[in-house]
Amino acid sequence: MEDQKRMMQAHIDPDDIRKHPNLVHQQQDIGAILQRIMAITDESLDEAQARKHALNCHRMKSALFSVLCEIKENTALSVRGIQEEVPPDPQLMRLDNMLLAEGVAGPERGGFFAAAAAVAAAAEGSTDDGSLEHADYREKLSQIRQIYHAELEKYEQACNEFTGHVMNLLREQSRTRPISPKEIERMVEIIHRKFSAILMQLKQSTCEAVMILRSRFLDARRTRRNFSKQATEILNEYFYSHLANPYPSEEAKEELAKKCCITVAQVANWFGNKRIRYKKNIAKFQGEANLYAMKTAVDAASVSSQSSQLNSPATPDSGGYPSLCYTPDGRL
DNA sequence: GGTTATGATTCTAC
DNA sequence: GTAGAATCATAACC
Repeated sequence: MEDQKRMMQAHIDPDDIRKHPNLVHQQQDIGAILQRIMAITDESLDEAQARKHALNCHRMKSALFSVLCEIKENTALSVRGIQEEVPPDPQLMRLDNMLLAEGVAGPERGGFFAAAAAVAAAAEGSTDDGSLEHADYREKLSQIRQIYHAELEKYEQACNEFTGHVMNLLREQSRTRPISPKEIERMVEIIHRKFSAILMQLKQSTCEAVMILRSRFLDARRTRRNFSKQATEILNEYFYSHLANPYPSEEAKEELAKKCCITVAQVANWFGNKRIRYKKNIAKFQGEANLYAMKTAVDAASVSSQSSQLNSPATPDSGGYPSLCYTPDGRL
């Protein structure tokens, strides 16, 4: 009767007992060991240590361990497992992408040189100064890259060291309490997650450093260069010859950009500024307007006269400008 | 060194 | 998305 009760408690199939008579005795042993474990907390430290030692040396220890490990697996760990399916952090992904694009993370080529090309583009129009800034930017970016990789190495080393330490500790502890390999694996995951927060901070501060560097070197306001005289003349000619509607089409902007050796965006900026400044102070620009209107008229006249009077006397070498007198505000 | 000119950016309205 | 307006930052000039 007592045996049956114990069997029920231990969920043992009676058929198994008939087949394996030793099983009943083994279950009795396990039951006794479990009871002793439960009683350990009520004992003094010395008594508990002695009992712990006795349990460690018990012949059933390994079997008991596997049972306890299985129980743990089926209860607490299985519950945790459901919650641990965490999707990749979008913030970390963004930082990774940025560091890759900037050439700080990943292979040195690609992003790094793309960024350098961006600097070169920003310094468009400038010569010596631009290349100097370009080199300076590359050097600074390279420094950031070096620091990032050094820190990353330190981080990985620290992470591996700590993980190894914890794993050893758990393995050591697994001699006295049931710790399954899966549990150790999960602990390693937890440690990696904690360390990834530090990694996130490293990536965040690296991104900030790159952004500051970029703003310092790529902010066009800091590296502003006036357009060449020729470029300004071309733009002004177009503006004043289309004064009724100074809004160049995309094609016209592209052509002007090509002629002036500037970007389409710069052409758009120039026209934006010109329109607003002209409108604000028409009187101030009147002279300029007359000058370019005259120039356009003379150019048109010279083209038509060249085509119709190829043998006519040569005009003075004044770049096609008429020798007319202007008032200070540009009027004839 | 102060002032003006100028190219670029940002914000707002459409 | 584009234009207008305000503003910033630097170049150029005196």
